[in-house]
Amino acid sequence: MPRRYWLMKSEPHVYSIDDLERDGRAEWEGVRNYQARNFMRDDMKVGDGVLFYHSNAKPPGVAGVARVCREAYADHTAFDPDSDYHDPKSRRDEPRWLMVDVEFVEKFSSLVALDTLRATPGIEDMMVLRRGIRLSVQPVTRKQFDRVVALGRRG
DNA sequence: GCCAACGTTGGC
DNA sequence: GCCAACGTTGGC
Repeated sequence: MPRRYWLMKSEPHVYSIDDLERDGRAEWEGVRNYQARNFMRDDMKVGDGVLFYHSNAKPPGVAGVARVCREAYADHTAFDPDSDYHDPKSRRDEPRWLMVDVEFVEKFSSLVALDTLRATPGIEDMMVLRRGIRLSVQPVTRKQFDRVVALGRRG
């Protein structure tokens, strides 16, 4: 089974590639969308490659690479009434939301901006380029992954 | 800060 | 199980 590739969004003012570099690894907390959760639950494996995308940023774009280092388990922030991600419908005996852990791999020498992604031939099918798709966890192909990494290192 | 496009919720 | 209302996402 070949490893898979993903794009995961984070708002850099909440958690950035620099934070991940400092921490080494992180819990990917706060995913509250069923489709995104299902990707994590059903398809994400240790070793999968992750494009770390900065959303709600100026400019938005892929900032670096991470790797899945723990497969899906209960997102405990859902149980915490003080958390922004609290969801009373998720119970410890029946967790509704899951997270994975990711580890830092590299920060790009230059951010691959959304505009650059749009202008790059061969990756037109990336979900992040499709209008109206807001999924915070998206599959990408190996070709898309490799091309974005090449752009990021080129900087 | 705006707002279009979505996803979820809840009344019926 | 429909669908209007509401909340969220995320680029701009």
